[in-house]
Amino acid sequence: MSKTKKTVLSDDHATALADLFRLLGDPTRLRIVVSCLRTPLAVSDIAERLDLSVSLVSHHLRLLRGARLVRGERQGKQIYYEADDAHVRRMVEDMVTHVAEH
Amino acid sequence: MSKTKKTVLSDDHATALADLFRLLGDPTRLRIVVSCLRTPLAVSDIAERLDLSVSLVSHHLRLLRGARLVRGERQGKQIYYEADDAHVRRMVEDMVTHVAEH
DNA sequence: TGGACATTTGAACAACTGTTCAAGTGTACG
DNA sequence: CGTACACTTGAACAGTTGTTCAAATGTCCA
Repeated sequence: MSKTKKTVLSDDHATALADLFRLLGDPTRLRIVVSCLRTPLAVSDIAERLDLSVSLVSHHLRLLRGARLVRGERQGKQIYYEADDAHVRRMVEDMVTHVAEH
Repeated sequence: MSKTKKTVLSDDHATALADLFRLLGDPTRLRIVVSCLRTPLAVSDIAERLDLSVSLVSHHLRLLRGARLVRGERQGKQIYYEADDAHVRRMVEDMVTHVAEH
């Protein structure tokens, strides 16, 4: 443990963190994440809610899945997506409410 | 106040928030922000610390300034940059430590 | 099986972004 | 003044990214 919090980023951590930020840095993708933050939602539901093509939503979900920001679970014909863990959920919610307050 | 926290993003808020995320979504830019998170740093100092050209750092700082993520103050020939407010500082620090713990 | 529904995938395209290099401002000091 | 230092700016380029469309995969049920 260092006595002074240095907040220095290793290159690896910098790129890892930047990857996260970049994924949330697209309005469409961000809205997709937020839309399934509290309740699991099927792909077509997300598409309808946000007025996007199913294909586009799926493309974005693949990226979000790759970064473990969301997780999908098949239920019959549909696949329900939700924020991957409590941490992601809180992290995004914090940022959202922060901007909302501003 | 709504009884149930809906966490629904208006389009405006979505784009505003996404803009923030996107700016932090580049490794170089993220390292620049982090480097002047606690202590004001001159452009050339940042460049040297991170092994980047002064020009590149300046370009990134312009974007960060535009989003009020950092603020610069002239002191003689040099301009010292630092995170714009306590909120930005805490927000970025939270994310950094979060990824560091993972 | 066959057809309807839900989602994924790949190719293709325009639009955007990070970086470099050279030239431009601004400030201090002899 | 003129030179040196600190920073900014603009043009240009390669590489990346979001979106669309059409075709493919997967799942259920009559």
